[in-house]
Amino acid sequence: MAKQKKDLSTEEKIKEAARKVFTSKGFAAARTRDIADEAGMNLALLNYYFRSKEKLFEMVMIENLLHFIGGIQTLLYDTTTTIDEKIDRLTNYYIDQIIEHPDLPLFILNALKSNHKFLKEKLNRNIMLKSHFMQQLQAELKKNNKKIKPLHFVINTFSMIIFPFVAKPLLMEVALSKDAEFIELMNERRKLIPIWITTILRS
Amino acid sequence: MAKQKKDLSTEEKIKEAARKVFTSKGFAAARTRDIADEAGMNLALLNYYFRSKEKLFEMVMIENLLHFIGGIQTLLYDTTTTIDEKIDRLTNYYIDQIIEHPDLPLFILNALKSNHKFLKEKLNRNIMLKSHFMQQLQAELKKNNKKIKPLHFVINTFSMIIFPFVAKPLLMEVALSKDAEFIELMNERRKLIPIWITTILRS
DNA sequence: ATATTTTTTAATCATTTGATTAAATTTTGC
DNA sequence: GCAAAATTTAATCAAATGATTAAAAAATAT
Repeated sequence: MAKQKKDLSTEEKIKEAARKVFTSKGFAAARTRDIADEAGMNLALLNYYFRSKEKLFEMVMIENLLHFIGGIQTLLYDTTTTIDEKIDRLTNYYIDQIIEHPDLPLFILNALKSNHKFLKEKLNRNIMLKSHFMQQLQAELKKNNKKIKPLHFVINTFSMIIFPFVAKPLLMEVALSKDAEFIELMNERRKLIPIWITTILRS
Repeated sequence: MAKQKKDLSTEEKIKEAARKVFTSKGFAAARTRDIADEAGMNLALLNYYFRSKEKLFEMVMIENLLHFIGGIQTLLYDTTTTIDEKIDRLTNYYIDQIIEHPDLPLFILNALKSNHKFLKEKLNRNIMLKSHFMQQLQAELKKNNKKIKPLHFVINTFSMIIFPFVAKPLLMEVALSKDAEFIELMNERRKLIPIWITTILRS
């Protein structure tokens, strides 16, 4: 049985090609032939290794999603960091990640919207609500006598980090001209977002 | 020449059906037959009134985009309102709009990303940069001795308004359970977002 | 070495899908 | 009313696309 080395070559090549094509074009616009070409191999191989376009997408989707939420878990459950440190690390971590994988956020938002069943199982509602970060938020709000749901601040943080990336094509049309300007803007936000979040949390 | 009444019935029905199908499924996933069915008419009619799927999409896209940015123009160029009033109106206006057309933001973000040529022409970079709102932001930042680009605050405002909507499927999985909860959350944000924005602008 | 299993390819299917055509029906101008 | 123009329909096309098949090639075990 030649079962060991394929994991490292052909199957892996297909997965990489599929990730690239699906993530940049989405499920419907992606052609299985695009993926085969991208992987530099025969179309039939895709159906040999994965059973169908759907299965292939499912695999890419799950890996993308786990990659995306995987980063949060470690950060938000760290009981040794202050709330300010968590916001700071979260901001820098995600700006790093999305600069490296710029298509990921829109891909995930689209996939979640189109409701591919298997996704729901991968998402655990406790991951957010039961996190140490959420407890710290709650405590901080109580201390400051604020009657605002802590969830708002989680939303605000992710909004300010992620939205500029998904709205990048719009920003490039109405306000920026070069790619470097956008990166510069996001690098400014690394420092600004933590300040803004902690300010509205306490003021 | 029977050219007048079609504007009010058949063509309009096709446009409405196309808007509905394209906006909810995107270009690639939408079938021209879906649109014909949705409009309750023969497929050939679509190609009689519009020349192709692309042309039909182009039309929907332009109307969606103009509708979306149309609202800004009036608000941001109003020289009779203060900066605080503008933020307040902008927030309420867009939360109203997106509650009414929940698929619009993701549709527009996707369309802009996939770079349908004709879109660029519709976007005027002055609309944002030369607006009265931008001037007021600039003045306010100068008054407070802040060296931050005013664009950051425009991004923050739109981020906090729009992002929760596009991330709604995720929110529903990890933090909320009923649709009403989401609406409640967004209604809370109507008051909160203006406070947050003005706070970080001045603190 | 050779038989067996695994991997890869080329050719082809069946379906879907955007588009067209030619004829039927309806509307309009006179 | 009727001829011309506009609208609508049914039938069909051609290309694209996801998937399969059968055979070839390569790898592996004994």
